[in-house]
This record gives sequence, structure tokens and C-alpha cells, in this order.
Amino acid sequence: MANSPTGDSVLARIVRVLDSFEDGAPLTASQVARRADLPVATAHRLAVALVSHGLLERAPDGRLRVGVRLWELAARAPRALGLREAAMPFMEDVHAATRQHVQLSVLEGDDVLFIERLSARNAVINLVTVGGRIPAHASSSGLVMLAFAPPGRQEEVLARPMRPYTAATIIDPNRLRRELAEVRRVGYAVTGGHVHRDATGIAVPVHGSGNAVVAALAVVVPSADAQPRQHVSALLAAARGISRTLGAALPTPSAERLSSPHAPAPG
Amino acid sequence: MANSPTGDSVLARIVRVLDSFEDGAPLTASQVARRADLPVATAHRLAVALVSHGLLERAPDGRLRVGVRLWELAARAPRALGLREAAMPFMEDVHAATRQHVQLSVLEGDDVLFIERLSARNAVINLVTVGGRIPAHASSSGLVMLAFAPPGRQEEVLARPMRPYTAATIIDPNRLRRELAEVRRVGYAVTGGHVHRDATGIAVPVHGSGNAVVAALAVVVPSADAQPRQHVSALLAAARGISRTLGAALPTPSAERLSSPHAPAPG
DNA sequence: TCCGGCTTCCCATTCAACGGGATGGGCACT
DNA sequence: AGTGCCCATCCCGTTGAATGGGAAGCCGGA
Repeated sequence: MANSPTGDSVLARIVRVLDSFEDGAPLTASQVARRADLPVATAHRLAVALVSHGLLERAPDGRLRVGVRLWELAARAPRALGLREAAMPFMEDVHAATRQHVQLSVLEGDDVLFIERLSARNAVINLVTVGGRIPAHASSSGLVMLAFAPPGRQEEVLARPMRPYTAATIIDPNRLRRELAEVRRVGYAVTGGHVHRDATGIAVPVHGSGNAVVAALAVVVPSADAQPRQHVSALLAAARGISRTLGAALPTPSAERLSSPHAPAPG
Repeated sequence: MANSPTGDSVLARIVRVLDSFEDGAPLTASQVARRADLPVATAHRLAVALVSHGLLERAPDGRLRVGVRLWELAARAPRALGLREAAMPFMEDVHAATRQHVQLSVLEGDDVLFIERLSARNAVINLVTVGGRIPAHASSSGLVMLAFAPPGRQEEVLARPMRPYTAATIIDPNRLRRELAEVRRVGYAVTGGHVHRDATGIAVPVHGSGNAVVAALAVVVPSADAQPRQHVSALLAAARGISRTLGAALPTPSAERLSSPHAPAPG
């Protein structure tokens, strides 16, 4: 054995190490070794290297945890903090108007990845955390993004087995296909109790500079709420604002003639 | 030459590559090569590897950008998103009460790293972005964290040359030392025009589970504001709430007896 | 005292990483 | 349509950075 008999690259191992901090709790080097399936010596050496670059940190008790430096590097992800930056003011508007959980998410793999959340102190149970995932088929945000995704992408998700969270979760490909068509028709998605029986999600699409749907904006209300659709207009207004900020050409009569500094390619 | 004649590790190069996305804008592989000071072939190979792990992504035009997967991994940083999660509700309180920029930051190296910001739409110019840095000596948040940092840490910062942003920026070690003593005495920091002449920062410390100061909470108001100190009480209340959430033993008569599920080590 | 689990260092082995160079594509001038 | 420039991408011989078993040392509990 030598330079990795298992055949994985340094990079793959680094990702595995970082990935072993699933819950954000500090770990010892040996714990990391076990979780990342690495020899102790290797895990230790990698950990020391990662600490020296700040991607990991030593907690006061000497254990390892994810470092802020990593977060700082990741803060430049256009689809994460960049998107968030554009969306925050509008999310605050929705939050003020509805006093419910407001969530911003993107599609990552087969899952919805939550980028930002404004939570209502005394609203429904909280289902997701920032940085957390939920399978796309189960959440309103996921349905919206799938509905407006390229057909190929949709079929990828439909082809895989879908995990039910509650009795209401859609797990049948054909039902989901019909649901997506309906979402495309009305322009938003409502999922009552698909993730948790007491929570209903309402989501609308957010468009990026190429006019493709790049994110979803959603509110989560108690399933007891008689009129979940009352929030749609606030969501649509906010999503429109975000899309405009992102440089989307909105479906307005007269086209805009912006002198965009980049993107020399034709529209 | 072979396995890196320059003698830098794969990890160091990966960090340099990620670091080259300073402004979040997409880059071509060649641009990355230049910024990270790597041969084109190497930069290209690394980029492909990083993309395969999702740490980088391809923008629609094929250029590279930081991927959400990296952000997801970094979201587990206790001092970043963990802290933010605890702080957000209280930050919203301060935001509602003051209608000014509210900022949460940690000390990282000699700089203040901003973890979260709630911005006031029509308030003062915005000085920092989430994920952005400002030297500790220049900002109110930095002064607070330095004031309550171990003396060794303080001297490290004091020993280095300090960049002035405005005429008001403190760059004299002795003046800064006196300022820090004052901050310790009153329990908060006010810096009028130290970063930008039109902005005044007011910051208070946030305590972590070991009771050490782990973060700063601040508001930024127009320098024209006659009573910047009026915000101190709201800040202190919020900081106290955050500290409690983080598990700090607050200076209250009776100690708390929580049955914490983790941390088997003695309190 | 012994035991289990931890961190940390050592060092011979070897394959993953390296990068110069070649190829080909796209775009903007001319 | 020719020229120049910059780009992405692949090839492939070379080699030293990365590797991991082993061992030593540290702590805390039984």
C-alpha cells in the first residue's frame, strides 16, 4: 500500500472528512477516521493539514470542528450566499406580511437544499434548517423547481424510489407528473402535510439571469390554515423582485435594454 | 519536477483555487490558474475534480464558480451557521426595534468576519457583506471582541501595523489599548466613523458555552444620529438571549442545571 | 495497576499527482 | 479566409508527496 491503495484522491478524502461533521458537533480525530473510513494516521494528518488552512478548527477541548474559514470560502457560492443576498430584503417583506416561516432553496441533486430561512417564533414546527436537505418530491419548493426544470432532470428524480414522509407524500411517478403539470399551469405549488402532517408549504419559482428557474421561495404555514393560497400573491411579488435583482428578463410587455457588463452571448 | 515542484500540498492548492473566487464571479479555468498561480493543466485538472465533488460548479456558460455543495459542508461550522442559527431570532428583535443594520460577527485572525447581517433598506451605506472581513482594530465589533479576548491575542493584533480607513480610525497601539480598557469597563463599543465617516457602529459581546466572548452583535447607524448609545440596551438584551441560547452561564444568581445530552466533560 | 482509547511521530514504499506540450475550437479582428 | 489570441482538454513520462502500519506517550476510569 502506498499512495492510497483504496484508490481515492486526496480531494475525495478531504470531502469525506468534512462530510463526517454531519451534525456540526465537534469530533475527535479518531471519530473522523471512523466516519470517513480512513486509517487513524491518515485522518489525523489530514485533520492537522485542514486545521492549518482553517478549514477545520480546534474546539476549546481540542476536538475538531468545521472552521469558519471554510464557511468564508463557501460564502462566495453564487447559488448560496449570492442568491441569499439578492433575496433577503424580499424575504423580509414576505415575513413581515405573513409572519410565517419563509424559506429560500435551490435544487441540489435530487434534494432541495435550504439556503435561508426566516422563522416565525411561534409558528409551526420547524422542518428544515439552513444547510439542510429534503428530497425534492416531498416539498413544495422541490415541486416548483422540478416543474420548471428540464424534462431530463425531472425524469431522473421520478425514476428513483421516493421516500414517503407522511401518508400525503406523493411517491407515485405518475401522480407526481400530473402534479408538476398542475404546478406549471398555476405557477405555484401547495403541499399540505407532505413532509409533516401539521405543516403546509406554498412555493413559487425564482428566475435567474438566463430566465431559468434557479430557486424556490416558500412559506410554511400550519396545515390548519384554511387559506394557504392567500400567501401566493405575496410570494409571487417577492419572487418577482428577487428575479429582477438576479437579472431575469421578466414577462413584461416591453423588453428591458440593460447594458449588462458580462454575458456577451446572445440572449 | 513532478509531484508539485513548488512544494505545496494538494490541499494548499485546493484552498488557493477556492480562494481565487474572491468576488463570487464565475472564472474560466485559465483565470483560476493565473489567480491561484498554478499551471493551466493543473488548475484544469483540479477544477474538474472539484466539480465532480460539487465544491465547484459549472455556470451555464461553462465557467467555474463556487458550488453549493461547498456551502453545504461549510454550513456545519459551529462558529458560522451554528452561531447564526442561535442569533437570528434575537437579531430580528433588534432589527425590528432599531430599523438599522444589525450585524453578527466573529474574530478570525486579525479580522472581524461577518456571519450575518440584517440590513435596513434605507439606512446608511452598507459597509460589509456577509462573508466579508474588516480589520478588528477598525470596527466596533472588533473592539468588543478584542477587549474580551485573551491578552496575548490582543497584543498580536496591536503589534501589527493598523490600516486607517478614515481620519477617525484608531491606529495607535496605546490609544487602542486605552479604548479596549474602556470597552471592558462599560461593556460595549462605539466607533463613530472609524470605517466610513457616515457610519457609526455600536457593538456588544456575545458569550459562548465556556463563557468566553465568541462573537459580537452590532448595529450600524448614521453618524448623524445624535444618540447612538440609545441602541445599547436593545443590543445587550439580544446578546444576552443569544448567549443564553449558546449555553453561557450568565451572571445571574442561581446557576442553571441543564441535563445536556452531549458534552460528558465536566462543566 | 492495568486497560482502552486517544494523539502524535516515524519512515520506507509507491502510485496519484504533476505539468509541459500538443490538439482543436471559438471569436475578433483584418 | 487568414491570422492571432485565448481557451479547454487530453496525453504521458516522471517523481516526490502522500500514505498507513507501527510504536510511543498521555490521560482517565475501572
